[in-house]
Amino acid sequence: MSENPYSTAVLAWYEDNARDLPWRAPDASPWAVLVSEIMLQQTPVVRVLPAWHAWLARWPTPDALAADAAGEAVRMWNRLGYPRRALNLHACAKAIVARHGGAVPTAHADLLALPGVGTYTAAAVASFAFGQRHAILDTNVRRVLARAETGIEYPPKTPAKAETRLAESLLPERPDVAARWGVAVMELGALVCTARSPKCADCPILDRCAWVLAGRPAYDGPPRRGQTYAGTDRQVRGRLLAVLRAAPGPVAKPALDAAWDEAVQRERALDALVADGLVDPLDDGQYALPG
DNA sequence: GACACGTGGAT
DNA sequence: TATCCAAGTGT
Repeated sequence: MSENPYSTAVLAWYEDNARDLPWRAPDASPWAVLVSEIMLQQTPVVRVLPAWHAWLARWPTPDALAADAAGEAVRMWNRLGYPRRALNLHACAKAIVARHGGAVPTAHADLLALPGVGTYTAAAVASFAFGQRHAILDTNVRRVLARAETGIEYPPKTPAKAETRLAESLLPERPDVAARWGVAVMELGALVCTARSPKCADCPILDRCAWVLAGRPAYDGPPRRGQTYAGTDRQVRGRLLAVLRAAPGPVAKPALDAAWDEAVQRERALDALVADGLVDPLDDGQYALPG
């Protein structure tokens, strides 16, 4: 069963410490898993939980969502962030109905072809929903491998080929074990091997961690620049979309103008929202969430 | 490959 | 208060 130096310890740790997340329940549908993965992109679990429950209560299947307007998805998305994910999920539902008879596809390539589904999400759904053998390489796993294998505190900003090869080399042979391994390493990164203040005392592979064995050297790579948010187009887009979400129907231009003082930036943000399909300019000059 | 893309809790 | 960070993707 120990197919890589860590698997036995990590799998045993997961057995005892895994969070009881609803999308991990045995009866969670592939659609429920896909919805969770899209929502979890760059978004903490605690904020996804209520949104996920509400979403699936309203749209328990791809057919249900595909039958509704895209704007309803954007409205339901509320303040989860990166609202184009709501559009992506709606487009996923449409594509799943059109191309796959309403069932979430099982093939990695078919998953990858869905809007908003990239390398990570396709692997995650194939693995977690369908028990297939795929390398899972999200921010948690990258951090665990950077520390345990490479001996550095943080992985490079953009994933390197070497990281993918490493993750694949550690993959257990049996698909069911590989799937379990993937979620277990992710959970280890989320709960123990955290970005700040890792709980090394609780780590099941502490005695094999290259970073710990090297004396936990401080990160010395290039500064990982954090993005300021106040005053950016992103903030303006958020303000504008919040006005649209709060309104029961189409909104007149002055209502949007009130959301941001600086006209040039406001118009640029609005144009971008329209270009992204998040806002629909009506013939009468009003604006609405997309039909 | 760098950058844009939301939001809010923790430190 | 400012910065960091959270199951990434598309361009």
